[in-house]
Amino acid sequence: MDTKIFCLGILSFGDATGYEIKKQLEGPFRHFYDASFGSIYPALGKLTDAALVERTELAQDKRPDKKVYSITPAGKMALMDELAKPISGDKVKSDFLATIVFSELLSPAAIDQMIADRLAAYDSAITELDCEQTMTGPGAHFVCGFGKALYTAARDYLENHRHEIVGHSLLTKSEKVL
Amino acid sequence: MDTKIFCLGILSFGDATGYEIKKQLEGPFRHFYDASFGSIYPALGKLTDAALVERTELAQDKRPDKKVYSITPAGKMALMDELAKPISGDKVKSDFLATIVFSELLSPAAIDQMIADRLAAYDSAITELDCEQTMTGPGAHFVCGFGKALYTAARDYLENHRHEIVGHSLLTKSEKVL
DNA sequence: TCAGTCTTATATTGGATCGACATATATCAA
DNA sequence: TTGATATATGTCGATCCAATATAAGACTGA
Repeated sequence: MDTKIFCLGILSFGDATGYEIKKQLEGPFRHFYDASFGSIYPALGKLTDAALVERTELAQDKRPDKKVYSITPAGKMALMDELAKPISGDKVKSDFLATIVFSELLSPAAIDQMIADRLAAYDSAITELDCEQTMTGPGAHFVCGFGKALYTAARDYLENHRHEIVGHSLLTKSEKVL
Repeated sequence: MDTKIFCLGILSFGDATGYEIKKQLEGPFRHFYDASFGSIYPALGKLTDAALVERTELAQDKRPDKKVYSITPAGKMALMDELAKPISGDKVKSDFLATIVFSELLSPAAIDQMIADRLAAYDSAITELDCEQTMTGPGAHFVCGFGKALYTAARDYLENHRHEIVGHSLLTKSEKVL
């Protein structure tokens, strides 16, 4: 799903500006989807060119002008077509797990710090995703619970298996590796 | 962690060609990290220019020529410096969860199919990650177990909460939404 | 009060990256 | 014999991220 389709999806819930679409992605959703201004604004431009959304310029008092986008009937059809297609697998890029694979090159203290940081990050993510009540729509509700379950499982696994990655540092065995 | 650092990490385990680095990313690791030829080959070129790796051309019988890369002492230092830096959070892009958020626009049959596909994908991922024995190094061992725990939690949550997302289709309430 | 930061809002740019394709040869199966 | 798979390197267009630019009001603490 590229940024164009994602924007169409957000606009299917109601009109929004590019800025507001980006705001949505700073809440709990950012844990499973993200997009930057550098992809949102061009996407909205292309959608407008293709008549899948309509742009209404709105001059505001004491605020920069807004450009409010609304989905068109053609846009809703394009969105539904796209959603019905087979879904590609999740794309994950975890610097944490990659670092663990290479963790023999880290000092035991650095590994401990990394694990502590990660456990704290899981805790704050779990807290942030504890938001099923405030989310609008059954889909968003499900997604928050799903995220919470995953982060909880990750937290538990890391706590119970952290001993497997400490104590293997090559740096403890010889001071110089080079 | 960009592709250059990732390649340095793989090369810290031993010499490899670009093709072999890519091969590593088609096994269990692809679930948490990926890179294409379009980023691996340019990365190896830049690493060579920076003298962080060395290239040895190897003519082969009945096979295309190989370019075997080895990490240099400077490369190992650069890798260790990079690994010691604070780790950025995982980047996840889940078309599945995004589609669930927009699932009111899908037919109940399409939602059921999507869930069935996803459960099957989790099962095959869990099977593929059941490889702690064959993996070299404690880091890789940990990562496989971690992945298995996460996919198992995802599978369980989806099975136990799938009812929350079916039965909310707007298409069942009125045949035409447009 | 006044500098500094935050928020709203749009947009661009450079570099990184993906996915698809191109090229070449060899093997193996239908 | 036709097509698929494997080895091996590489390029190209489109996309995308992170950072930066611009601009103006609101808040905040010294």
